[in-house]
Amino acid sequence: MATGRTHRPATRSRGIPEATVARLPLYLRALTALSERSVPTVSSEELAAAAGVNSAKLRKDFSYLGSYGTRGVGYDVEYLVYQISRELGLTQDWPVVIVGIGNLGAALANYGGFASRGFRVAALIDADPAMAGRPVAGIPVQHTDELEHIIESNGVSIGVIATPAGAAQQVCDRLVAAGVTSILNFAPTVLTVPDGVDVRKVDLSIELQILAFHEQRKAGEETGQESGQEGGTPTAVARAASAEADRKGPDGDVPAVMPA
Amino acid sequence: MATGRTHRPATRSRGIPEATVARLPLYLRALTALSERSVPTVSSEELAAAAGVNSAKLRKDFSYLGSYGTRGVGYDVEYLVYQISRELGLTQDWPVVIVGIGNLGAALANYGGFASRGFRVAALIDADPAMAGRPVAGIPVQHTDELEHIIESNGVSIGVIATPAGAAQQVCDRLVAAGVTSILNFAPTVLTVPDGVDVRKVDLSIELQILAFHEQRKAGEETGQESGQEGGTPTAVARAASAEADRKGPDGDVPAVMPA
DNA sequence: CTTTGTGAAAGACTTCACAGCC
DNA sequence: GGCTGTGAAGTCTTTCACAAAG
Repeated sequence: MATGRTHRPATRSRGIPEATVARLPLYLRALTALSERSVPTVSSEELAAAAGVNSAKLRKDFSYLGSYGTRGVGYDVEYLVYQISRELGLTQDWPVVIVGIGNLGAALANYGGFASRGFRVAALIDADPAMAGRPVAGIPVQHTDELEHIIESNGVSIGVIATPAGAAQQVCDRLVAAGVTSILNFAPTVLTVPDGVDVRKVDLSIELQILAFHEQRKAGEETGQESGQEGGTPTAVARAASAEADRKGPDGDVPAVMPA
Repeated sequence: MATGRTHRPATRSRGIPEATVARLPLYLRALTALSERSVPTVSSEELAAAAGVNSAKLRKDFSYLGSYGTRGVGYDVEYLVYQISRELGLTQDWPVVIVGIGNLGAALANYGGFASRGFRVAALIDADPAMAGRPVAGIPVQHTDELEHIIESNGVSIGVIATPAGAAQQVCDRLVAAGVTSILNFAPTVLTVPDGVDVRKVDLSIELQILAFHEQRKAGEETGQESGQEGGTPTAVARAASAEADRKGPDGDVPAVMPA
């Protein structure tokens, strides 16, 4: 989905399905909670419930990692935590840079879950000279001019983009040129990257629209109305269609959360 | 994925695949940009490129909505904007409440894309009495005690949870009890909701872990090493495993962005 | 008797490739 | 000639259901 292409032609087997990879962090979180409560083992049924998936799926997922369970008993919590952590690459340190320290960037910098699990905020970068030097979450913000230098001297391979949409592609290009190969994009834009670079996006607006779709569907079902061709409300649509234009300032973008 | 269940047993046809629904907002964004530039028509090829998908997929997606294109020509931009907006339910106003006005909640409240496209921030809610009355993004924060009242009097059906993980389920329960049927969850927890309620989650930590997985894989490939059973670094893992425990304060949760 | 691990079946999504219409 | 719309093929994902292991 967000993964440009997994890798070259065909790597030797051991291919864990993308859908499974996306669930491993979920299992890991549930397992960590169990570990804290010193629970020694879990059944696929219990763990699945804690992670919000069904047990067959969980067992199939784990089968791609190997046979780490014991029939009739379940899985050893500590051991599974270890195996999943290793599989996800969390046994090493990942220095991360956050570019765009607006409301959202600051929120991300303060995010506790960031620091845990091997992710370390190596630097905060912003284009606003007024921000430079000011500490956010205890880390001094650095100017965009330093970007390449920071990436290279810290060996950063993961970058988080929290800039306005208008600046995202440009920032992305610089990150990639400097050596970043994985990007988490919060700006509402499609980023173009060369092969070999992974991009994942988080887009509030898209999530809300998906919810609205289902919400509308529920409402229609309730009153028994088929959402066929009822003519709609053109006026309302016209408003929606021009909404984007409205928030666009003279030079293309108005800051805000992701924006700004 | 995040959708508990789409609906009852089987609604009368017209079922747009979930994967397609998830891409409609993407197309809509690209189309809106074209509309602003007064581009009258687009081919599936051009629009697909702008949305970052391939053209066959886009055509198939549009085919679920109906036949809105013209062979040999392409799609009428304005008309498509209208049709997609209507399909997504963006022709009506969706009052939204944001619960948990920490760093992240404030960032969301300030998000411009929120206000556009029919979403309107009806209220900001926080459990901290000190926050009450203070305006964020021009909207005064209200205390959690008001939650039910706010939901009911504003007819809110979409709620955004940006509280610490520890408070999320409780807030969720109250939102649902008060009538909310769609939830966007930023807290790193699995929410349990009754049938008929949709939950979508946005989880920074999970996205980073997925990136780390691919990043690790790239590194291994590069040096030609098979990531088989190299023993790993148990020490590092032990650290990662207990990370969650470390950030947990005396009373269960420390504020920050999502966590807090 | 319990619970895993997994072939096989079912289902969802994507891509191909081309007939059909402009 | 150009481009959409779509069956059919291909791929990925989930679910079933049960043999095998403890």
